[in-house]
Amino acid sequence: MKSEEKTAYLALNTYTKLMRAAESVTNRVGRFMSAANLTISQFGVLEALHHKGPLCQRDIGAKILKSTGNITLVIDNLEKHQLVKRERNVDDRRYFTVSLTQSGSMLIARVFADVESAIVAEMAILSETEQVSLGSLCKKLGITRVTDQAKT
Amino acid sequence: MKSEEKTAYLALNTYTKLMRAAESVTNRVGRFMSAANLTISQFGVLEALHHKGPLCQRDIGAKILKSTGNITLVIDNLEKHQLVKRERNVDDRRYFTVSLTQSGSMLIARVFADVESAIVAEMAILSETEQVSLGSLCKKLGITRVTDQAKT
DNA sequence: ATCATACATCTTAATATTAAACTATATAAT
DNA sequence: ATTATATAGTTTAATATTAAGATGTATGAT
Repeated sequence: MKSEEKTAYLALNTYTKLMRAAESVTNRVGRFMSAANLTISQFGVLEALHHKGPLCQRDIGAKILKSTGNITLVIDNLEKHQLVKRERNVDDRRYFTVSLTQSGSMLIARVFADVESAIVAEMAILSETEQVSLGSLCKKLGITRVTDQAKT
Repeated sequence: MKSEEKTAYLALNTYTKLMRAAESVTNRVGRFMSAANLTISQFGVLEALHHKGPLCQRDIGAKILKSTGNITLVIDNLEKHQLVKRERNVDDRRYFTVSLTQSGSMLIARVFADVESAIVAEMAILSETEQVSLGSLCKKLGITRVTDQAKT
């Protein structure tokens, strides 16, 4: 095998394993969200509000890396289930301030705890040293590259 | 900080980096699919047919880890664009054999080459040793666990 | 004050995704 | 042969996702 072929083979192989790991872990952790009838995005929104307090939709979108159109819909659905509420900002009427309702707050506290233990359980397959090593390798791949589209 | 807290902190941190790396790489590589007007799933189907030859829908679903209902739709859309064709199996009429059309075949050959170089470019951020290390750590997380649902 | 520009959100159209129910076909047990 | 069961694929309903365009609001330049 030529040297470029070996390079390509290793790269594809590593890529596949990375994707499978992410997918696999997401699936297992995601069950605790499904069990509470939450989608991953809904969980993401609730978790952002849980940890940062009330936010406008744009900030929520920036946090969970989704488009504003999508956030509108996800918040619509959370609002239907009375887990969050929208309040028009008085100073700047373009904004909505989105915040957790009491039942939303109680739900995310419980589900977040479950998800957190699921993540800890997943990672327990790796030693501390291995986790640190995985984290630093992933960090190199995760950084924003020149080729990335500008995010406002 | 107590020991369990440190464990949880490390686990959550590693999890986040893993997810961001996967998402980040997927986004950048995915641009070459978008450029050819293919979604990730459509690319997955075409790639499976490209490398394995004609397959029935169930096997395609197993390969790209999607539900049969989803495959029906993705193949519908690929068929509309005349990139694949369905043929009812004569021996067992429950099956369709899905295969690439000539234009589908030409398209996937070109796009796969682009995607492959994009992946190689992504991974070039890591040394060979680092890629091997990342691969083996990811492999541990990617394996099917007892908690996984049975996949027929 | 008026106008241009920027910004937050919403809407629409197209595609994806799953779960669950359903149809058609095949096979195994009796 | 009849019946039960398994399997491949489709359909439906609900949610997600983006891109692109529309609406309403704010702000800076003149």
